[in-house]
Amino acid sequence: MCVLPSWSCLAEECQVICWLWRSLLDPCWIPAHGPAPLGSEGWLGEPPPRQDPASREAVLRVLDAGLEQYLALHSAMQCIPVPWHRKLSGKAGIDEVMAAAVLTSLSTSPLVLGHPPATHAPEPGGEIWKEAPAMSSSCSSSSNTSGDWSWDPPSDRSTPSTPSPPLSSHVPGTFLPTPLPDEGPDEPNGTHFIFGEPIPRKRKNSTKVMFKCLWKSCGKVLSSSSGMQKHIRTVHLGRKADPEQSDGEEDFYYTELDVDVDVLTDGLSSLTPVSPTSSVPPAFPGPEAPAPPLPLALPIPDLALASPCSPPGPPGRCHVHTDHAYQGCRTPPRPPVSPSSPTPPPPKPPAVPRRPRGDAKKCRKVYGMEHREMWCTACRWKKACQRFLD
DNA sequence: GGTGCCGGGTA
DNA sequence: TACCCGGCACC
Repeated sequence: MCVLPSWSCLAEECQVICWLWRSLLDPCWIPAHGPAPLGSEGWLGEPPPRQDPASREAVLRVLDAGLEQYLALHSAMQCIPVPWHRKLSGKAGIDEVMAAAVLTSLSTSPLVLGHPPATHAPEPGGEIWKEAPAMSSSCSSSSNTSGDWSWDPPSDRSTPSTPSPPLSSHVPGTFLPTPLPDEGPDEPNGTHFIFGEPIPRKRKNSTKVMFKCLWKSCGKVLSSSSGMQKHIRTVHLGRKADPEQSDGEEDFYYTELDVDVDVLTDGLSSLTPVSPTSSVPPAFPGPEAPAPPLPLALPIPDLALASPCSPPGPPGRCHVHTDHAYQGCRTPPRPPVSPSSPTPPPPKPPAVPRRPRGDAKKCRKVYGMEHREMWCTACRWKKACQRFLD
């Protein structure tokens, strides 16, 4: 409950906005009741004090207006992954000062915060935001305790800073996302807007290519092909993460998704925030949205021991159970890639060599056409004989 | 030409 | 998914 991702917008003004938007998005955050439910969950340090109850609509209006001003004044300033203290130590431009003033006035709005601005408006010393640098060293940091919005099990969180788009293209309420952990430094453009603006404001080129694991009961969605390959390699194939040890097989087990970020964010914004204790991220309302929330972490305890041919796995793997499993090692399924996909199509799977004809007599030869009912199913279907294997 | 079976269609 | 078949490669 009441948890939003720790947006990593590191400009102090943005942090204020984050607070404000958080209060909008968090059903518990503009309470007429009790203390802040999130006071200790690590959101940029101390939470702002409670304020008088205000309607969401009113707050929304104020915020929207304020953000418009903010963006107008502050278009040159970007939400860059500069640590908070560095940001403060630098010379703030006039835009920043004005933006800060706007935000300050915003934050002091009786509708928004019933608290003196000094409490959470930026301060030169950054004392209020002492904890900010911990997460500000990287916009990609998931150091929040307010819920892991990434799609991976906790792994290497030392993802380097990710350049951010300019604020001018940065829609209010859309904060720097938490990049997917699998996204390595080789993917500097991996920007994923996991949370969107509450106000409908369309963006251009909002399609984001994601990569979805096709492994049975996995469905993991990552933003980078390399990350997905690593995922498949390590988790499903039980191999080492070293890409040099890859034979390209993992290419078969993921597909690309064109995710409309607007749809995505709109969908997410309507979600109830997840509990900080929940390790399950919210469902990813991509093009395959009707599907239930994807299990993003495989429940297989010892994947390293899993044989590549062991279930669960995608169909087509080397696993012949019955007489009907005549297809043996077929080429794994590969859903069609959208022609609009900006990424080049993955390499074609190697052509399956036609199996050499064995010397063994098959059902047709053994039983003859007149006893076709005695053939194995595969032979009857003109498939590779399963009774008389070579 | 007979055989095996891949790829694709249909219900 | 089960079933069927066109068509191709191999013998």
